[in-house]
Amino acid sequence: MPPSQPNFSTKERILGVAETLFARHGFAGASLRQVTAAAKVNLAAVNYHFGSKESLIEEVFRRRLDELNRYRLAALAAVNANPEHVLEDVLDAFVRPALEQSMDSAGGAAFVRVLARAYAEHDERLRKFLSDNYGHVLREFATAFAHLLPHLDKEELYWRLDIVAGALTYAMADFGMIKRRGETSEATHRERTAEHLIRFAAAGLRA
Amino acid sequence: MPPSQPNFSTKERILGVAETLFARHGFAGASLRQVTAAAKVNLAAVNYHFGSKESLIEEVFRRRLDELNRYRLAALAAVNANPEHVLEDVLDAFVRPALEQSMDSAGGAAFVRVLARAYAEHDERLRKFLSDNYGHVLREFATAFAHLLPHLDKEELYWRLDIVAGALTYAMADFGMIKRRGETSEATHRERTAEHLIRFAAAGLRA
DNA sequence: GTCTATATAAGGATAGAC
DNA sequence: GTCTATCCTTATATAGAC
Repeated sequence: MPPSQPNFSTKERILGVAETLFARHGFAGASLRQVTAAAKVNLAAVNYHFGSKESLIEEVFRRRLDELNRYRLAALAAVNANPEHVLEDVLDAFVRPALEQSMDSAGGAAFVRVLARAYAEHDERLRKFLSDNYGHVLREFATAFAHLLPHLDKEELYWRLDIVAGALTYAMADFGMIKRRGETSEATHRERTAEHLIRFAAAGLRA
Repeated sequence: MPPSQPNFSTKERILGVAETLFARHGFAGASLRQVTAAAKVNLAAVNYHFGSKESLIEEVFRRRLDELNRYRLAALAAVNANPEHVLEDVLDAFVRPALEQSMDSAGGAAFVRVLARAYAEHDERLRKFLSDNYGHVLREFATAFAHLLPHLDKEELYWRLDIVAGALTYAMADFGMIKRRGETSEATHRERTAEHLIRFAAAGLRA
């Protein structure tokens, strides 16, 4: 731990700034020069610590997704343990961890927008990286949804889940940029948002 | 017209190729060199015909959005003329023209993906361009939705519409890349897709 | 309108001193 | 680990011949 509070390690500062700039300008749109300038580190630091821009991007994802998916899987396990769980519970296990992360830290809000970009960009390498490292999470959720929506055939289910995941991610990303009213606390606000999104998604899946 | 385009003007070829590459790699990710190489025209042609990359991007939007929004407004006017219209009718006026355009031409499918990128990218200049030129269309739709959803206050309504528009655009973009089953005709396929999306969105809006 | 050639800037990445 | 300096590539844009 550094002696004075604001002094994060160079590596951490780069990751934080990269997250913000990738959210704002995209992966191709944000340059390493912008990143290092904003992080107040030397240009060469990125290559020293990460090797390449590509690896830096992956590290930005890894830093948050490891934690996010751990929470998501834990929440899903808890839901599955309850034999009377319903669709809304599974959606809750998907949405709530993301909302919590996005509101707990300043960077969390930026990261959800980065995640939304990853959905929109159909970049091959990025999708492969995410699928290789975190595909099992989505598959576990898909299984849970399949049990609750037996009237949908496999193709239809996957198509809808893709839309729902995209819509939820888009919504959460957009949401992070909306200022809440002063009177409601963050926790209350998050609660109401989660409810809205879950009802919205459940209605779409059941339709 | 067959897919081979022997005698398209240079300008048209650039627009078509740019649309495809912007869909695939994003606005920052696709370079003018890639565009001109794929269009088999000289690098200088872009600046001659469009002046700058920025203007080329705007032209890519203009070429399709003028037509798309004309159809959307016409469809909405027809819906409004029917005093017994329901939520699904308004959604239909929004979704169907986009689906038709995306299936009528090869470029149309790419354009819907370009549109989805514009939603995901929160680029200031691009949003301003779209808002300045096509904002009135979304406002007319918002008015129509407001009449049908009187239980939602203004803030809540706008938030939901934003999500719905984003989700629908994302879905249509993704959808253009899914191969349909051989046995169903394009028209049938489009019909079923429109129904799904509309029910999905209506359920989310009413929830 | 289309070409070649080039100006000028910005990009990612590395070498080597400290 | 961090710096300066630099290489090499790619980028957008323009000038001027044809």
